[in-house]
Amino acid sequence: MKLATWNVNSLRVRLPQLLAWLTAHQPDLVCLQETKTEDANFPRQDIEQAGYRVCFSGQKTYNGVAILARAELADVTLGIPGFQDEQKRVIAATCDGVRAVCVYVPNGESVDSDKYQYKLRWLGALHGWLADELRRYPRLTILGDYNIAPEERDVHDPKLWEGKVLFSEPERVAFRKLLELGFKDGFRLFEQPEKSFTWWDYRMNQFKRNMGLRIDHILLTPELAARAHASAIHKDVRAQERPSDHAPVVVELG
DNA sequence: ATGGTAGAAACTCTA
Repeated sequence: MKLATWNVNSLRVRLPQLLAWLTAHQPDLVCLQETKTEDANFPRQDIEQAGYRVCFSGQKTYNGVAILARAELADVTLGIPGFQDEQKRVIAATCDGVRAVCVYVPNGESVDSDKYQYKLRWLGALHGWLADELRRYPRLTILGDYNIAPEERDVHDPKLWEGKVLFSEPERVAFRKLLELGFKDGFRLFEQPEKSFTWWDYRMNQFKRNMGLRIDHILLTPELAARAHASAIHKDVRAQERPSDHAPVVVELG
């Protein structure tokens, strides 16, 4: 079972790239973030014609998440239960015995911003919810754009990024606390090239210079981690014409 | 210290 996550930064713009990528790699389950699409405008037909079921939770202009899967999607839930949030950032579904949670963690803007406080509160709510979900689902995976680079090796220039949003200590602590619930970082289960990143700012040729961060992750419960046999970042997708600023991340389970 | 780019929407906000 091939699992993937990709922040598409507008599903409308990226739809041709998404369809080509689905055809090329045949993932079984794909989580999308920043669809920036109201549900009424979601390109359901194009995706179903490509052989995927779909569930989604979107809004105009900002945010928006979706799950695509070759098999049936059951027990779809939206948002973090008990956490009031206008922003469409979470959708979860069960597929082939695997519970998948698609997350688009708030960016936070900067550490002195109200949005950063919202990000930390949001991560606290996610932690509380996942602690419960773990009791219900031994085969649980959390895929998405976490907007957090967990370690120094996940940042092209850790000195430059020290204390900055996406790499500040409170966010990294919040990420570690998710791992401490019992999750494994799917990408790091296997040997990987140095300077592996999933996001590069559009500005200043940062992709060409590989000035990126690894902020998109696939977390796995131990039972799923034991089934994993490969992981990769599809960096070539970020090199295409008119790309998203994120590359897809893939984990393959047996 | 600033601004660089992209997307959506609408002359600005978010990332």
